[in-house]
Parts: sequence; C-alpha cells; structure tokens
Amino acid sequence: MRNMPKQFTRKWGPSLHPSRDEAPKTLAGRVAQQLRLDIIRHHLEPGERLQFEKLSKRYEVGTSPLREALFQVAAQGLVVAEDHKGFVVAPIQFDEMLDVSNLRANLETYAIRGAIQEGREDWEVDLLSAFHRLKLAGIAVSADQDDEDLRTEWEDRHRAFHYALCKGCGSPWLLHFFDELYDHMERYRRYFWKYAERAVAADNEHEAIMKAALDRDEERAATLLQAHFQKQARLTMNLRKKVERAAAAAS
Amino acid sequence: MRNMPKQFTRKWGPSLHPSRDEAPKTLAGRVAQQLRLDIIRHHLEPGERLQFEKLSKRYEVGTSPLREALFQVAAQGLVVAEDHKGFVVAPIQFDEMLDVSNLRANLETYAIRGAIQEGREDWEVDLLSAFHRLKLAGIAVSADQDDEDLRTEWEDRHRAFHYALCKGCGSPWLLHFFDELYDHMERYRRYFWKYAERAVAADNEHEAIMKAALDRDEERAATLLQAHFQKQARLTMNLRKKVERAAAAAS
DNA sequence: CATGTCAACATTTTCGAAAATCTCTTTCCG
DNA sequence: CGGAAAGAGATTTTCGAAAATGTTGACATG
Repeated sequence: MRNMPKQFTRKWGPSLHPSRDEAPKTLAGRVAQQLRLDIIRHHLEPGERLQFEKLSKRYEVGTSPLREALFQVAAQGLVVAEDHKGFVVAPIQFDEMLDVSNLRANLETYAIRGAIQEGREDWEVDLLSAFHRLKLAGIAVSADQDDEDLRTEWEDRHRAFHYALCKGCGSPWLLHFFDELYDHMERYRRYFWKYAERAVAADNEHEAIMKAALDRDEERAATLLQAHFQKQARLTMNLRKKVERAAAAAS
Repeated sequence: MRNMPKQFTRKWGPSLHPSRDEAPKTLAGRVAQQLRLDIIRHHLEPGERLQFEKLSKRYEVGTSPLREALFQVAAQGLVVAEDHKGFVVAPIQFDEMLDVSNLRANLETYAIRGAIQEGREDWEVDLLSAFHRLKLAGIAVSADQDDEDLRTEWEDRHRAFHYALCKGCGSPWLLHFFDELYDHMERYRRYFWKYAERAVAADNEHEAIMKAALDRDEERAATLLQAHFQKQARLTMNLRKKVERAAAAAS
C-alpha cells in the first residue's frame, strides 16, 4: 500500500476555481480576484480596453503578475484576449445572458436532483441557514432599494443560497461550472441596476424550492427551480427591450 | 444606430476555449496547446511536477510565456497550481472521471435536445459526415489495435462526432464546457490504453444516436445517449478495478 | 530519541528593459 | 480621388536577472 504511486493517494477534487474566501498568496492571484470583482461590479466598463500601463498603476503591480491575472480571468470569459492586441472587458451580450441563464437552469436542476438523492445532514443545515441569511438581506434591501452595499450583500447571499442548493450533489465539476456561470449572471444582473428597479424579490420562490429540497421531493424541486429560472429570464428579457430602446434613443 | 456603444454591436460568443484548429500567434498560446496535448496524451505523467527549468528547455521558451501557458491550462484543470510551490500535472482520480462522465451525459443530452429542436441543415450534414469519418477510423483501428496514430485519429474523430451532435444547439457556453470536459475524458480513456484492450467499439450505438437525431426524435436520441454514457461508465469502472488491483499488486 | 531552530540551497515569483507586433498617419503613385 | 506602401508611435510580448518564498538537512536542545 505504502508504495502506491502518488496519483492514487491524493485526495480528489479538481481544485479549479480558487475558493472565494481564501486569499491567494501570489500577486497574480490577488490581482485576478480584484479584476473579477471590478468587472462583475462594473467598476470596469464592458468593452473597455485593459491596457497594461493603466492597470499597472491601478493595482500597483508589474506586467508579469498582471498578465497572469488577465489570463486567469480570460479563461473564465470575463475578459477576452486577442493575440498581440491585448485584453478587453467582455462585452455585454444579451444573447449570451440568455445562454448562461438556460445553462444554469439545466445544471442546477441536475445538481438539485443529485443533492436530494445524496445530500447529507450538513447539506440540509447549510441550505436552511443560507436561505435565512438571504431572506434577511432581502428585507434589508426592500427597505432601502438604492443602497449599494445592501444590494451587494444580497447578491452574495443569493449566490450562497443557490450554491448551497447545489452543494449536496457532490460533483466538484458541476460546482466549478456553477461558479463560472454565476459570475457572469451576477454581472448581467448588476448591469440592470442602472436601468430598472430591482427585479421582484423572489424569496417566496426560494423558500418553496428549499422546502421541496428538504422534503426530498425531487420532481417538485426540479419543477419549481425551472419555473424560477424561466420567470427570471422573462423579467430580464423585458428589461433587455427597455435597455435597447434606451440605447437606440440615445443615438 | 451608428453611435451605439460598442458592447451592443459586437457579434456575440464567449470566445473562450481557443478553437482547436487555429494556431495562436503568441508563444504562450502555442505552449499552452502543446502542454494540453502532452498531458492528454500522457507524454507528461499524472502527478508530475512541472518545473520551469525543464519545461523551458522542452518547449524552448522563457519563463514568462511558460508561466502564462501554465495558468491557461491550470484554468482548465489539466494542471493544478499551488502558490509558491509551482505546478503539477493533474493526478488521475477515478472519482473525478466518473464525475466528468456523468456531467457530460447531462450536458450532451441537454445539447442534443436543443439541437434537435433548433439544428439547421448544415448541422445535419456535419453530423452525417462526422459519423462517417468516425466509422472509417473505427474500422482502421480494429484492423491494427496497437497503432498509436490510428487510435489518436480515432480519438479526434470521436470527439468531432460528439461535438457535431451538440453543435446544433447553438449554445456557445455549452460547447465551451464540452471542450473542457472532453479533454479530461480523453485523458482518462487514453490512460486505460496501457492497462486494457480498447473498449468495445460502440459505433453501432453512435449510428443509432445519429439516426434518432436526424429523425428529430428527441426522446429516442436522449435515451440512447444516456444509455451510451452509462455503458461506457460501466466499462471504465470495471477497468478501474483492474487497474487498482494491478497497482496494489505492484506495491 | 524526538523536537525545534537556523542556515544554505533550490524553486518560484516579480521586476524592468529589450524585442516583436500592431495601428495610425502620411506619402506616393495610378 | 482612391488605394497601396512606408514609417513613426503606441502597445503587447518576451527575455534575463533580482527578489521572495519554500525546502532540506545539520545541529543544538529538552
């Protein structure tokens, strides 16, 4: 046993997406995380060119770590790299948003089915507390719709809730894709903050989904989740028209 | 119209995974592709440390492009990066293989449904020719099971066939995930070449799936595809036991 | 004998400058 | 006037060396 090659003894998990909480020890990693946040939160505009000189000043690093950070974020699609032409913040593309939303619907449905079949006790506990935290943040936001920090807190907890739903499925690859897709979705949702009041709080839907999951009712949970995504997609498609009209009028 | 901000006018698509055919113009990109192939084809061993000095000689590049290449491949999970400790070829983990396989089954089923609903004429044509090419390669391989090049050709066409199945769905994100997952799957499949005769050629299954797709019979296609994956999973799980017994005996 | 500390070494990470590539303007010719 | 060619300028990409970090083994200590 003791002489088995090390590829068999390593504990498994893709260890891809760096966990949101743990800070990387290298400059490149830190810059990558800052970049991600700056893009998701629209501190960097969609379509904006990312020049090394400017970013070097902004993040106070040399070209090497900056370059590595850009590649990390580019692999995720939040920036696009063109050979010898540099990097650009990924543009806003409503068709892509729909694609992301549909794929999320599929993946999370798959995940919740797995979680309901295999999820253990701590999955239930985490899910329950994630929902509670989301609910409280929802109440806070509806009290003051314009507070950036409250909305950001809500976003974080919303992500945590959906993540908690999926977590029980025990598929690291799925959770990795979840993270990548959710980053994009959050960016799109934040994009609409500028153009419209917050989409109707869907916490009752979240609660229904959670209850179905805790009841281990696979079909009900799947149906509710699909409906949840479809409703969100409808709402954002309406906003899309609004935004495009506004953009057309401005020209 | 002409003054619309550029994020609306860009044509859409995530443009993530660099297309397999088009060669990157930067050193880093080229090295990344070579690295991918070397890992998938086991020219670099699972678990092997990737030291800059050695890789610098191997690929004849400096540290900067090498580092960028490693990050690109690390984002895909074929190598894992540890801060200040360097890079390692992703280990072989059978649990992960099962995860990848299950996720592929789900994603490709989702894709084939979309393709059957929305796929256009050229999708059908591409699918048909991809199958034909796969079939021919299968015949060639069964004639000489030990020819590396023939098997590699078969692998390429097998990927192309599954890709052609999914392509009609028109979801760039799904196709991106497909590429990432398939790279891992191919690596695992090649891993078994060393330990076992090739898994039974499943070209009759491929043909049945293709026909169902061309008949636009969504349910039949989905069922056949699921069965296809389940059968492959069973086969590889058997091989897994064999490999693990061999590894245990060797120690 | 086990445990902790320190120094020397190996390796990764970062920096700053040189080389390569692209872009934009100007110029020249049909 | 239109379009190709050329050159200046801006930007990205690459290299090689310096700085930072992790690792190993010897030595001292409980």
